[in-house]
Amino acid sequence: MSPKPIRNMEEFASVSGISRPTVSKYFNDPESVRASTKRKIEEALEKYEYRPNIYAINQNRKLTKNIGIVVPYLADPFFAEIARNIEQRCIDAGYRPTLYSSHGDQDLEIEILDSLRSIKPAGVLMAPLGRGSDRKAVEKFCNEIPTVLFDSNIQDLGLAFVGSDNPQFATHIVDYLCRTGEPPCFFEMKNPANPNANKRRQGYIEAMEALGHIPHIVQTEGEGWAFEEIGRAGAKAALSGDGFKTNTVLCSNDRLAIGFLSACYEMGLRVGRKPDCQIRVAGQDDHPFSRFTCPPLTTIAQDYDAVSRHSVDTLFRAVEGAEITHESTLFEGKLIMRESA
Amino acid sequence: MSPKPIRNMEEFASVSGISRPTVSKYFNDPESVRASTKRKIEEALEKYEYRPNIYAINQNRKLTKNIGIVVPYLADPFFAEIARNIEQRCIDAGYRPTLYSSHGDQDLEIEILDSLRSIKPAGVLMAPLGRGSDRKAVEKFCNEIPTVLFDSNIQDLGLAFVGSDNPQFATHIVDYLCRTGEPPCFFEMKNPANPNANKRRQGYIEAMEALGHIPHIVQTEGEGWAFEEIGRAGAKAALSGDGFKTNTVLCSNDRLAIGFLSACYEMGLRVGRKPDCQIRVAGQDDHPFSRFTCPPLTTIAQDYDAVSRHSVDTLFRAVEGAEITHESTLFEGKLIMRESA
DNA sequence: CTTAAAACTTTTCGCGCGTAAAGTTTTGTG
DNA sequence: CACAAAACTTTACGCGCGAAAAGTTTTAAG
Repeated sequence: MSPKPIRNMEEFASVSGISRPTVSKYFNDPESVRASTKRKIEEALEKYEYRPNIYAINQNRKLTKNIGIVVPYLADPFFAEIARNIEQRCIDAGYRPTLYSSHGDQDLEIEILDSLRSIKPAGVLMAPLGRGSDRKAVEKFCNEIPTVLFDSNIQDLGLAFVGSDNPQFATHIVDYLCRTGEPPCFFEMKNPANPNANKRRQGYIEAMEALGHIPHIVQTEGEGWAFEEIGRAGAKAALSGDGFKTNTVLCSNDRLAIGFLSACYEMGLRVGRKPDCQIRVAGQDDHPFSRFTCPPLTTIAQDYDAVSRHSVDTLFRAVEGAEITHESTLFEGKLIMRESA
Repeated sequence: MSPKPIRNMEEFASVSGISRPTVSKYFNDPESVRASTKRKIEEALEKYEYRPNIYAINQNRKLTKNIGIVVPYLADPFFAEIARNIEQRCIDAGYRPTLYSSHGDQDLEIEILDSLRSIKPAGVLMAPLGRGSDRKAVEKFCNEIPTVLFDSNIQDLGLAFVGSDNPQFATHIVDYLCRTGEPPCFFEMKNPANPNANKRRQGYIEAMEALGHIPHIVQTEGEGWAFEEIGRAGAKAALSGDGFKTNTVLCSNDRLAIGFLSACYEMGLRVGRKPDCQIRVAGQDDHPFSRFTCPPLTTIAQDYDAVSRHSVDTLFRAVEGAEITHESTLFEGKLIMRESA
């Protein structure tokens, strides 16, 4: 460690034997200076610890290197995982990501957009609340700052949308379930927060009709993001009555399915695809915990690696000047066969 | 909307009819100006949209209003929840929290500390990786920036530590398990990342001995933060051999227990406290998903509301000038009786 | 109405850096 | 070795605000 702490770039430039503007150039792009200059600076960097003041930098740059990442509900490990994935890609590309969660709350989502504006980000990757989003607020934001929406679309907003091909999800898993047993009923929330839910329902209906079956949909009340509890309560009510026409249930998402399994356990119903089981349950998403439910949950996996990669790529192309005219990219899901169905 | 956008505080001051220094004073503390002045500024604020440039602000203030929040693994909903809780408290206190996750990686934790330094935060709330932390790096950081550690302690570092009374956890749940059935064996990872695990083991041993039982500890291999899978694999191995001396297992934490339950299901073992069950399983933490396992997991709840509240309070007291000499505060857990034990 | 305290205005400086212009040195090419 | 291009240095300005000093107006209390 050196005895004298470096206070600013001026001082650092002098101890490294390079002029300040060149040092500044180095910090903006280390490759833009001569190799010998780079070496000198990096030697000084090892001896005297110095980092440019981020506030002074961003005050003068037209565009910061900040990237905002917004997810609707971070306590859902699915979003935590995708956020992590996106975060890492931003860092690798030399940007500074900052993570925000709306926690399922519209007011908070709006506040986050305000907060984002004040850090003047180069771009934003946003998974909106969906139905719970304030369209006008999001629209205004998208017009000011390059924004890629992912996971949940808001029609015509943002540079692009990247998500999953939900109708394909339903088709795929309905096919599987019909092939291996009774056709599935569909279990969902009555007023789903996420617009993907509607596409999944629609996909279910079409897939069932294509196979010559009559769709059966069971909807449960419940607001908010506590999907497991909503699923548990809804399943219990439906199972107590004669909610389901067949012995197979396709849940709109895995978290609902986790609640469903919990209800089945409470009611002493054996779940699975073995002969001695009374009901089959499937989910959609391949939630990180689905592997560990009892029985392990058969589901259809979102390709969240592809979603995050393509979201980030699209944003960076736009940030670097490409013209992007609201493209929409959907990735297919993969059937994950486990014990529950 | 107004036609002319406001470029800086100078312009905003002129349209609101107040001098710039007074406007600046207002933004630092709206209550520090005359009511009539406040009213004028707020009227202008509604008419012309303007927010002070955050970079210019922080360049000149000795202390920013930024607060860093660091958790070891955000994909664990437990940390997501506590992070959310802390985040909200910071916002309510007028600070700007930024959330970081180490994702179980030491290098990343160090990078985060570097990143934090560059935003010159007023203070930091950090749940370290624990055994995986680089003590020197954390120590250096704590000496530069007011830091409160929570969840997982690193001896003698930071202004204060706030966490759970792990020995009490073990005592409490061991008492319960012994009272209601066979004394528990203890199931844990051989090299736990989190130092709390050691305290829990120790607490288990002491509680067992106090009740006149011989402690039995089963350790499973496994590195990293994929606790469920480690628990599942370890449980399967132990259950296949004659790992457990009694029919009751206390897991070091809920995520391990979730994996344990999964292994029991695979092996056809009925878990619970009913007469027809073969094994009882309990966890520790009251993880958000424990309510939905099959059977629902008996566990001991961390008082994370108290932990987050006290962490934030302690930090703010320090930031506002209080002398804090490495206090350590531990909160008790509450037994959550469910079906599994 | 008086008067001191409180709140304001005006003026000025400086933070640490990006950026641009003009002049100087280094580099690579034939 | 000549010479242009590339990279550097020096100098200077400005970003938007915090902060401090000095003078002026408003407020509240007697």
